[in-house]
Amino acid sequence: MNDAQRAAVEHIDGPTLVLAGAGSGKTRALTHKIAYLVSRGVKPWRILAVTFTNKAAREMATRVQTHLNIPVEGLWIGTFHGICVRIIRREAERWGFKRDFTIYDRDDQLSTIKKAMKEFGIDKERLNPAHALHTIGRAKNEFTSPEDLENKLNGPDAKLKADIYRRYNELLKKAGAFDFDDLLMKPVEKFGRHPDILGEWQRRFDHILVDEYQDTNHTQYLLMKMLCGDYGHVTVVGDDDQSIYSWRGADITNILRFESDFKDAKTVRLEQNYRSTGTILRAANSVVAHNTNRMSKKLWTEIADGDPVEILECGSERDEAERIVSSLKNEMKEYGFSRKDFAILYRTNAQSRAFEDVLRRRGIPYVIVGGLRFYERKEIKDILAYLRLLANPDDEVAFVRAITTPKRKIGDRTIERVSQFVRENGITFIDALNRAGEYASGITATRLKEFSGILKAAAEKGAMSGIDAACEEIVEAIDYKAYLEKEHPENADERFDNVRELITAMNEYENPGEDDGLSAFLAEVSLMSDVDSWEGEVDRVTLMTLHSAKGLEFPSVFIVGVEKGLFPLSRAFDEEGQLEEERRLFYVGITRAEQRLHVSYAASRERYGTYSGGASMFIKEIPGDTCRLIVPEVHPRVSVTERRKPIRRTMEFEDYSQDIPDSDDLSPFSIGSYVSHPKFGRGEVTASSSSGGDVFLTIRFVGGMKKIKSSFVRNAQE
DNA sequence: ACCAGGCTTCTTTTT
DNA sequence: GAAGCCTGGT
Repeated sequence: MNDAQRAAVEHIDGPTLVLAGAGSGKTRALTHKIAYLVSRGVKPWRILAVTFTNKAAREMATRVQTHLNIPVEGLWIGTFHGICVRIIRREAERWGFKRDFTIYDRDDQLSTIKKAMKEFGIDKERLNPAHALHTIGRAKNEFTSPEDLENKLNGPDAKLKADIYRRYNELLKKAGAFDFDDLLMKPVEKFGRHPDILGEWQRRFDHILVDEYQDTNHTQYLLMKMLCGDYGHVTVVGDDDQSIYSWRGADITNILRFESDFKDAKTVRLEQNYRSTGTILRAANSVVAHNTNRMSKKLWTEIADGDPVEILECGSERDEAERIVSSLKNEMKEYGFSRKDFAILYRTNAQSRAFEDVLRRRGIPYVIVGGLRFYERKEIKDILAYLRLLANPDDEVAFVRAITTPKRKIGDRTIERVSQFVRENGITFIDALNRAGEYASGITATRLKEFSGILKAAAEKGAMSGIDAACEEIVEAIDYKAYLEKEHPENADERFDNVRELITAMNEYENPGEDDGLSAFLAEVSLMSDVDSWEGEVDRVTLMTLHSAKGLEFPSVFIVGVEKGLFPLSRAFDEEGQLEEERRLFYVGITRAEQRLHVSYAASRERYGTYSGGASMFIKEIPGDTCRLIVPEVHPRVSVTERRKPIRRTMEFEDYSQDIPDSDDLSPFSIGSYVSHPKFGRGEVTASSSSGGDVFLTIRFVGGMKKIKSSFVRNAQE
């Protein structure tokens, strides 16, 4: 360890802020610190370590163990959400929650909010449910109650939104469900109301460590502060330049004001990078230097310069995929890289498609991380609905899904009647099904009882032979295989394989003991992210979003689709600060690369039925002396056949020709060219950007760097 | 209760 | 452009 790392590790008597640049060994420092604490006599179960993903948690636990060379029992390590689930389970009784609560994912949330809106008679023309959900989620991340939200918004819809928020919460409560944000918010709320219980937890932890602190939201911040109490034995590690989750409530001010928040905080900067070549690091530093809102920090490395960043101009999305796969294959030969050494990173999940096609056609094994998560697949959610209902018979969303999948001739009216019966009698959905005779007649009652029979049989199976047996029972009873073949003949087999995989996962699931197996399994599965199950050791090319790539590193990285409109996304220009966040995301991507970095863009890309493309403004922020532009011999633009294909109507034809972007229209002054200015003299263009229709150039004059409107300078010869 | 076909929404990123 | 949602017909 270097001096700075050592300082961060050994400061254990007060708050520590570790400002850790990309690749500066922060995970290493954190792991060492935990080990150090244990070696100094701190009991492992009195240490709480918060990581950003479950995978990181697992890795850290393993590394601490290897480091100490003894088993470390009882360490509290996990994501904020995971830790909160544990806390809620333990305090369920005293806080008035049921232990077998359900965790609602986005789909479940959406159907709940739609129900709430329907009750208020608001149609979705007036208020988009997704937007309402966003507002509520945001509020919960900022620890804002419906009442506070109403005051805060004070627009025409303030009352309406607050009402929906309130009702939405009631519906969750009735269903015995928490959404992701509740997992964080409820503990903070309850701790605030029960100082005695909070005291117990404060005394429980001697030291708290938080990784990726720049991406914590206000509610997480409050929780952390509460648990620290007055002792302030806390270590936070983060990098303001890598804050990329503001859209999900991450509050960068948490890290910016740590020093004023915690008295006598010791700040340690880790600025030596052990990951990337000098050139890549220089490119990264220059790019992020375009941001104004940041703490001062300058990364350096002892690693040699290495190869220039390759900037690849491509014709179309397809062309981009082809070229990149070719250059990837080429690099395997030339540098001796294997498949697992490569990552293809993109801004949006939809971009994976073209690469998938090409990789598959050329027979190169790959893995896509993200996009549709395993547990979000329809077939998995269908089966899980039954299990959720068993674990928590108040879960309305699960009830509706289970009873309608597969179709069993029970319609909306009947479902509404069951719900009403549940409400009126304060009973569970399962109880209501068993008493079907009291509100439904004849054939309908028989059908309802049939459904409840399936659940009962599964519950008995589960009690006897485990959750996987219960699951199997359900799949058989509803003849899910037949259902898949009928509904999805094109990929029924694949889907059924997923169901089998689910059963296997249940079979392998080891119940940590204190919890009921089924609800513990369901909770874990809900909090699982896609990187969690990504195995970097398998020899495959990895494809993922830039967001998912945070914290990872690869010998060779391709950042693709660095185009106008796509990265930065055009909507980043709408809101203050969003552009800088996109730039940080680019910075995160660049700093994933150890040896080779490639950045590519297409001159024209079909998106959303229309066309966009051309080099992103970010391309010009990569200094000329760190990169090499690779333009295809035959300028690709768009070939004739490609132009024809999407055209159906004459109208579109006319529009289309105008849509072809000029890939180098940002400025007549290219990076690296020389210009002269009447006052500052001759200088080299190092970057250009545009805002408000004007093009600004960053120019290196003899006297220093200046940012100047392009109309004030003229071309100069070298 | 279910289906077909038209219409709108969508792609930002995720625990 | 595709997927999902809604509507009106059966």
